Amino acid sequence: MEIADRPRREVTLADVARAAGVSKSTASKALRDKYGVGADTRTRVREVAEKLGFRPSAVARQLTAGRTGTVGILTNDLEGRFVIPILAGAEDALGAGELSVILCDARGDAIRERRHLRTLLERRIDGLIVVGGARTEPRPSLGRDLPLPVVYAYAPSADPEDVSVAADDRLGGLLAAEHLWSIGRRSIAYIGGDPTYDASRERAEGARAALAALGGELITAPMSAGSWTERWGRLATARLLDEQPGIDAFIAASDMLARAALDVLRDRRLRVPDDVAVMGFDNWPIIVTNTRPELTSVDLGLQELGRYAASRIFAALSGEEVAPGLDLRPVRVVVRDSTVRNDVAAD
Amino acid sequence: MEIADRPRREVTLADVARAAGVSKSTASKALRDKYGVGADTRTRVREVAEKLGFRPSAVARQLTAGRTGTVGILTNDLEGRFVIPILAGAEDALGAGELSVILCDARGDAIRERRHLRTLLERRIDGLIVVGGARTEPRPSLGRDLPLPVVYAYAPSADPEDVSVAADDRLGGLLAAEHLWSIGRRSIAYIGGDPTYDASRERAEGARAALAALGGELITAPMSAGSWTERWGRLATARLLDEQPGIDAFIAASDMLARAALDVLRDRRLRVPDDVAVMGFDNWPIIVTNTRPELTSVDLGLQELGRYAASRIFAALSGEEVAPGLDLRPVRVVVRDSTVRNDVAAD
DNA sequence: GCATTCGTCGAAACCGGTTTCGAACCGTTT
DNA sequence: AAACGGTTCGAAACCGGTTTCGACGAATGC
Repeated sequence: MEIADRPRREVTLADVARAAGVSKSTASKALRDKYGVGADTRTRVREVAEKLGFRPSAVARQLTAGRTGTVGILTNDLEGRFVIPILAGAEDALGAGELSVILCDARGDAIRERRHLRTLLERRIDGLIVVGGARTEPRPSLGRDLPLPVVYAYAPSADPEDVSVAADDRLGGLLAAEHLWSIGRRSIAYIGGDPTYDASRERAEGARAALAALGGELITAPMSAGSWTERWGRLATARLLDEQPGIDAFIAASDMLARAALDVLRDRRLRVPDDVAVMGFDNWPIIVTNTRPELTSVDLGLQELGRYAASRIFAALSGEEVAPGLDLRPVRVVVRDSTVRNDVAAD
Repeated sequence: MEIADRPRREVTLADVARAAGVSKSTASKALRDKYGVGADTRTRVREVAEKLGFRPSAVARQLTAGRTGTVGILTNDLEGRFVIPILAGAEDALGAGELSVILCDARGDAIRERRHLRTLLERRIDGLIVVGGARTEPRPSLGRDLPLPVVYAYAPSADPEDVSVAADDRLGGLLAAEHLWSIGRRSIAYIGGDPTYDASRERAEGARAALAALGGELITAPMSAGSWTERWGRLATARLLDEQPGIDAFIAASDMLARAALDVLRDRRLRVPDDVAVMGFDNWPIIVTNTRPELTSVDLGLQELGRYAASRIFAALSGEEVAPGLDLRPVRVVVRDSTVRNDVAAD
């Protein structure tokens, strides 16, 4: 029962060495461009390796190198909405192809998370990025005595001794409020998400602080209720419009909530951005480019976050002291038609 | 410059053996529950291993085993919308923890794809799942002479000699039409996506066939234009409503298109589902549970697809003949309020 | 001409496990 | 007492690379 007409065995370094008439050690040096091999033998070995289709086994190399060139990503992000950009960023941190990422989705199950963690450790990954986000933040620490560098990304660890990197939500709220103020809005309301999330509170805090500095005030609904669903977004928008007359701008804690606000405004025949400006958080392409009008949003820089997280890991591996605690990364406002009209055609 | 107070070196099998006063071979057998070790030595070795925190190196094991317990997933799915459920399914195929997945996102770049492929082969992954979808389908083959089992998932390979698994789009269209027919709709229109996608055409074909069998006919817009954006969805819906009076149901080729249809219907003060029923494709949680009303949709069974793809790989690895070609997997309709009213509260 | 240096190369050890095979030891049978 | 079967264990080879170190020949210096 063999797999038909496939080479029974991979080509090994010993095969190359034999075919080239040199020893394993010489072949190894020749291929890795090490000092100490003659130019002619080097080219000969190279040619033979090419002809034989030699693909060096990373597994064997890892055994001596001590490094695997692999980082693990442990997540509960079922949607993959946060984790994929972070993964892309981590790949970029080292040149592509230098680093592989093992992605483990614990799906909110603690047992599965432990099992994944064990497997990752046995595979001798060089570092671990923990991407929180699906549940309440911050996420519980995996513990301090792990034998590798661990970085918590997106949602910080509950343990301040851990290394965490996250988007600066407060700055996001601040920039959002400043943007709306700069286009002349003076009656700005905030639509929060699930109030147990730090992100929702921080974004409000940032906006509030920015407006206070400018001489304004942030209009908020009571924060006791709230969730990340559009249903809640519609409810909150309607309530704010009813109770606070004269609102001319909304900051929503997510793009989906902003979309809900747009829907309610449309139902009420209020024009966006003329009567009311709307902006969201996440800059999630699938949402922001599909709404009417397209949605101004705070981009959390997730790819940059992934790149930064990976760079923290490499720093720790090369012996640098990586300061524990939460490292907040900048965000930016992406302006679209829902705050500043710029389009030619509307539908 | 060492990382402070972390064990300089992982505990190795030799350490355990020495501490337990046995040889490496005995320790290995004791830990792996192999026949040929005394009961007392076995428990002693186990206890020592536990005390020392021994974690066997998967890298070393892979070297002799020839298997890595790793599959690669190569994708262009920037959103992670398809690939995450498929990844979860693949993990399920073998018990969790038995299998690790290296996820590589080529981001639509052919060079990056080649580089990722090379890295994956060097890492001696046991099999490869190629998840297409972001671009035009089917996707080009990676070639026939790869030294491992390859399965194309979601978007099939262009080469019929490759093994492909995909959701049965035609069946989806068929089931959708039957569902709408069963609730009394007789004037059913189809909103297609990008017409260069097989998926969009197949779904229409299935619906057309089902209606033909029932004595009906599928109303379609000219298929020359079209895309997966909501803008297109709104345009197509409006055009169909204008040109074809009496439409009482829409099948949209994606949930986002369906959402666009819902928006247009709401603008026109048409009630859903009373006046017009709407359903989509993908059963994408973030959409279907957030629309007004919640959206009936065809679930493509992506997780099952991932599980199936992985099982094909294991079958090939264990020597079974895996038939090449396209293997279509069943889909199912998930009924919500946009076709059959079931809710208590509306907003 | 001999000692020294340099560049090239190969034997062998090593990484951390698994597996094979033979030695040692036990108790039982004849 | 010798032969025998069965169990327990360890030495050594092995997987596929990398690295160290010593051997060797050629070129250089005196």
